[in-house]
Amino acid sequence: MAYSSQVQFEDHLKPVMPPQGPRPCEHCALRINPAFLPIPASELLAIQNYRKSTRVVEAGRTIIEEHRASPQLFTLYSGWAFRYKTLRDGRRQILNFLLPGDFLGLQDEFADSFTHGVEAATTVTLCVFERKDLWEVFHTQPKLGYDITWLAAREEKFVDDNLVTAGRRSAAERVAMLLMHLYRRAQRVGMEREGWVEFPFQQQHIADALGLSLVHTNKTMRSLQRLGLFRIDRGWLRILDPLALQNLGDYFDRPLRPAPLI
Amino acid sequence: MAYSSQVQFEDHLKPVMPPQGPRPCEHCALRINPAFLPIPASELLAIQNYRKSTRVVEAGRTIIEEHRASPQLFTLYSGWAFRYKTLRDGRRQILNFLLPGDFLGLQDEFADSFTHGVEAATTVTLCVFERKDLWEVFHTQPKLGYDITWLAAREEKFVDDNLVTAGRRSAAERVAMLLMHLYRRAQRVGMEREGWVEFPFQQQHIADALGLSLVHTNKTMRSLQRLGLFRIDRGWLRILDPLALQNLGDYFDRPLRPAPLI
DNA sequence: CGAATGCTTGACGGTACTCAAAGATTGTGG
DNA sequence: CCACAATCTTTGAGTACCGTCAAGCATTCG
Repeated sequence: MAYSSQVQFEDHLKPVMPPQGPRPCEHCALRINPAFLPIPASELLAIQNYRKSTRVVEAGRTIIEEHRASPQLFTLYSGWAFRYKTLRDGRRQILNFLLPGDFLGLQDEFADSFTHGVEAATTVTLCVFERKDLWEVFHTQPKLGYDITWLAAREEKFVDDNLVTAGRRSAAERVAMLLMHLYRRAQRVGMEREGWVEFPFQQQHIADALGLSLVHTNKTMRSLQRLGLFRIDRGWLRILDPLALQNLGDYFDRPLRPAPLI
Repeated sequence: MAYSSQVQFEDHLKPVMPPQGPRPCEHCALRINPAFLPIPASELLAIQNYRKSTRVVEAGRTIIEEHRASPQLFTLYSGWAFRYKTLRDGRRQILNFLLPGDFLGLQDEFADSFTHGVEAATTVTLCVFERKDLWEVFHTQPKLGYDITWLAAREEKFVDDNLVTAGRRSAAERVAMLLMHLYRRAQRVGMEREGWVEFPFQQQHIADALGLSLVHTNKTMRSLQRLGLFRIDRGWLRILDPLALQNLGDYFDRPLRPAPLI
């Protein structure tokens, strides 16, 4: 089969746990994925050198606690997670969703104080780095520093988009936007299986991400489902009418470029 | 007068234009401000080396056009600006506000495509850098790369906060939050004059930042003014009851740390 | 002084929120 | 394996917050 000029993001075996042993990054199953940029051997070794361990966090548990600076940084290796903030009276806003390859915890480095929390939506596996090594990474491996900035800037763009959604879109538009966005991102890292992607979120998550109430989120999603735009079945999402959802959400498929992987 | 242990952000002469001549950064009036971290001479020289020119943009004009990658990066030297996105039907969302010391245009470097626009709210002056030098900066001056990341992470935190505001706060809470936030940030960079800060925004700007309609923004602001919480007079803002506004907005004064200045 | 722009107010309607309770699904222990 | 609990989803009813429309007022500018 010939390669098309567009990078194809094909399905890949689900990488559940990072490889064990003394040289895990050299056998990283995530890095095989064309969603990620190739990397010179020297930088791969540097990453492997700074990578301290693997951590598993169960679905629903906290990866980074709100209001507490984490001494570690993470690369999400498998599973879904999300960043959030809560107000004192308990109102919660989900800031953005995290997929394999996303880099977690950077903001705390520069935080004046209060930051966000990060929670696992599925059971997740993480590659662990020490925050205290961060400056050394920038210093000795400027390319990795640049890559970290790349990932931070991309994350900011997601939050920008979510702010536009929460501030300026109607409930139906918000749902359309979010489903398309999450589907595309999951597809991109090879999490699609015959038109379905794992979708472990409850309606409460959707509501908290979109700035809607739970009840209204439910009614909006039901009505879009009745229109035949998508289906959610036992934790998996299928987009039935991508054009309708795109138009509704004013969301257009910008081909996502391969990203660096730390 | 003895220095207190807390950094004091005193008033400074309003720096309108960056110094001219062959060595402008060495006489930078902005850098005198304790809101910014001190910098070693070698790094200052590097910044001066990459700094290409000064640009002035009039109030209301565009600094960076939406949907077009800017070949330049900027440090805002004086004035107010803001980042925004618009939907196809014209709905606009302001993402965050920019004050002196903020670094503009970084996201475009890593953008898959569509990004934000940046508009001057007052007449602004900018220090101009070339985007194509960015990697060289990271490579030859890792500390500056780290500082750029610092600034990017801080900006993301502002957007995070704005998303919480748009998603989860009532109209009155949103207004309270925004006014406190802008006042504090302006105060921090020495823009306060006898309890007032320059506030060049129309109610349409506030509405676009908060995800509210113009009319409702007006009614909400009027009611908070009638309660005696703040005043806006000919483009200047005064906070009359900071405690009430803080409580209303669930906003707490986290002392803002000195930031790097590129 | 008139036009343009921005601010303010009232009236009205609709989107989205709250309250409440009934299904559906999942998990757990006997 | 079933029964029961717990959690999540769904629906209805009533309300409130906020959006839209419309028009008058204030300020600025040429």
